[in-house]
Amino acid sequence: MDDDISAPAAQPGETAVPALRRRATLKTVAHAAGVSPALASFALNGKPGVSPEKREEILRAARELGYQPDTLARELRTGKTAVHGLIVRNIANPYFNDVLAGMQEAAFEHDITVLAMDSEYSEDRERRHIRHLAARRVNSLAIAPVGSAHVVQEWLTLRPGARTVLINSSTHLGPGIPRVSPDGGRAVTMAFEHLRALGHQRIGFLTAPEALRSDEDRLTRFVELCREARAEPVVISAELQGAAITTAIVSALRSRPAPTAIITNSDFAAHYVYMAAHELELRIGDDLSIVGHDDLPTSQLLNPSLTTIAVDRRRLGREAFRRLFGAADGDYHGGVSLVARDSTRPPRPQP
Amino acid sequence: MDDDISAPAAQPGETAVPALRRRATLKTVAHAAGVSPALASFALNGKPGVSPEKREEILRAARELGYQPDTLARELRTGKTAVHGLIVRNIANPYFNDVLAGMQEAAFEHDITVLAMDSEYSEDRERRHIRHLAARRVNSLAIAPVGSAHVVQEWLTLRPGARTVLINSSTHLGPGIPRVSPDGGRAVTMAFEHLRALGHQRIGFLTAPEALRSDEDRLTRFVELCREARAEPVVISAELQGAAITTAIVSALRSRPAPTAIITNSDFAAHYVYMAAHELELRIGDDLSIVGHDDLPTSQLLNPSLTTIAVDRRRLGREAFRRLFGAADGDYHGGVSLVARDSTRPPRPQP
DNA sequence: AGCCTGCTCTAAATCGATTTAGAAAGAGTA
DNA sequence: TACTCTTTCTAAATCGATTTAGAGCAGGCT
Repeated sequence: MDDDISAPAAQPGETAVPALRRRATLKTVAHAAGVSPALASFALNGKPGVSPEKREEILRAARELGYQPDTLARELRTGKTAVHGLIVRNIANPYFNDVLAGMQEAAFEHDITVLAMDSEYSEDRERRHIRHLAARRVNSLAIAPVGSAHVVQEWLTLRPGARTVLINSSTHLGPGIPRVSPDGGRAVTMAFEHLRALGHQRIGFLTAPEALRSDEDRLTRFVELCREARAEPVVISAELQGAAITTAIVSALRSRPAPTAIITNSDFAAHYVYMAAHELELRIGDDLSIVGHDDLPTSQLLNPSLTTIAVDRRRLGREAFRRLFGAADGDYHGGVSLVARDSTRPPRPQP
Repeated sequence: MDDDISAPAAQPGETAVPALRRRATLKTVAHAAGVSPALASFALNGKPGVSPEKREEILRAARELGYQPDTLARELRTGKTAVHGLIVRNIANPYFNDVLAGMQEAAFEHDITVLAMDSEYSEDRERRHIRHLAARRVNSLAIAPVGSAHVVQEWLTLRPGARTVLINSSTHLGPGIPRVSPDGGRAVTMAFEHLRALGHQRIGFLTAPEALRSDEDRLTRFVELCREARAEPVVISAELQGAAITTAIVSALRSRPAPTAIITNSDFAAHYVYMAAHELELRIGDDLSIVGHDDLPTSQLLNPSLTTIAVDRRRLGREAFRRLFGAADGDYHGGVSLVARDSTRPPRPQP
């Protein structure tokens, strides 16, 4: 099996190719500059103890040979990786997309690679991703864990001392593990008060089933708000994927008395509520009010436009990065604001 | 040099900490099984030439110690990486999101990690990503290149022999570099014929400016179709990001005679046309017809719902993977189909 | 002279795996 | 007995970097 990529090894039938030299290594550079690899390493890493002439010479050689250090070898030796992991629950959700983009943006400035992975709401996949990262000696991980973050515990065992950040999770794992998320309590409160001000009495809250739930805090706050307002909390639990979610919403909307408004934890999930409403021929706004969360770009284009809680998602990504990088610590709770649009209106007078 | 690894070696000043053992290495395993590291390697990799007893012994030791091979070391030694790179033009576009998801899904089955990166329509970032990947010895890359894929040439030089796949690019780089994309010619034709059947005469086509354009083939086909239909092609070029795109669309819609319909290359871009139309107080459907491309989940929820070309994006991701993995070769042109909705209607009779 | 200090520089070890070359032991054959 | 094969195993080299320990030398000081 010939897979030595760097070897010139002109294939018999091949046309004359410009001799593709082997990739330059530190040894090559050192040799070209007439010094030892050790000195070359010092010079290239800006370490002291190298005479100006030699330093000059070495840098020149490196430039001429197009030397690029081998990341693998460096990481193996130093034990430090220039890679940050990011595991999200659903990469198809534009929310996480923007978080990734923000993180990538910040990482780029520091020449760090972000390894993005999708657990698709499965702890199993989460576990495999974590093992993968550990085997790669990644020692910084931002994760939006499924449920109550069991798998993160495994990660902490696998790579003790690794920097870890929880994204959009209500699980608290200790002071060393900061959490980055929008201010969930505020978000629920704003949504709730907005709906109450419009006159809604019976309000639903859409969330994941308990095992997969990662927004316990919001749910708690919601129930609390309902109690204060002497309203009955309608909790709709559904796997936030595929057909399950539509079915659950449809059945909640069919129950009597039906909620006149629903609060969701993402615009993405709100889309499903739209679909369910279409299915039942309910008019959104008039028959059923909906509040989303995230303010995705498409939300204002929906029919009707979606009332939602705006969040700076890229900022979340950047903040996650800063904590992994060691440029910040402690929790970060991003500010939120309500964007009132046409999906929320006063409820129709009940007969 | 103390290399008796199994010894807990309680440091003198250390408090009684639950002995955090070093991660098991091959050497540890070999030592525990009473064999050389070489034999342990053979056994663990299922190579022949190991007696059944020793093999059993080694596997048991590995299991008990929770041995996980170090990916970095393995990759350094063998020169083969279990990583596939993916560079997209805009990871915020749900389109690429799904491509990534599809690729990740397929990769997962083969225990391969996908390194996803976002070039944000910048060749500069593209170049940096490519160098990063090369430094990591990644030898499989799927890329949705910016413009005419100049940077991919550098990649091919940096890692000659690497498997490379172009995603959604009209550039042809040779037989060894397969392309994976929806059938662009068919897509444009379907959109065009749909609009013509409705009675549209003056049709616009939204595309990136020449330097960033990666859908030359579709544009060509569009111009061809116009010529055949004796209609004037209205080409709207704009950077497909931020404010630039809205401005360009607004000015195109203000020109006289204005196009009565616009074909876009993505639903994502169609969103911007919606915004521009709102700005000009044009009613989509009645005053301006729009055909998107991709059929994102939100497209049917827009106001009005978006007529678009449906594409199986996850499939594209899987096909890209298969080519990187060596399970398939040659170009793949995904099937497309028109989904007629409310954003396309007959043009209003011109006064 | 003798000794210490500081500056450059190099040899060699190291990270953790794979792989090559060959050693050791036993079986079969002439 | 001597020789050739097999089979099973190990020592050592290797991938490409970083890092430690220390060599060599010039200059300053007693």
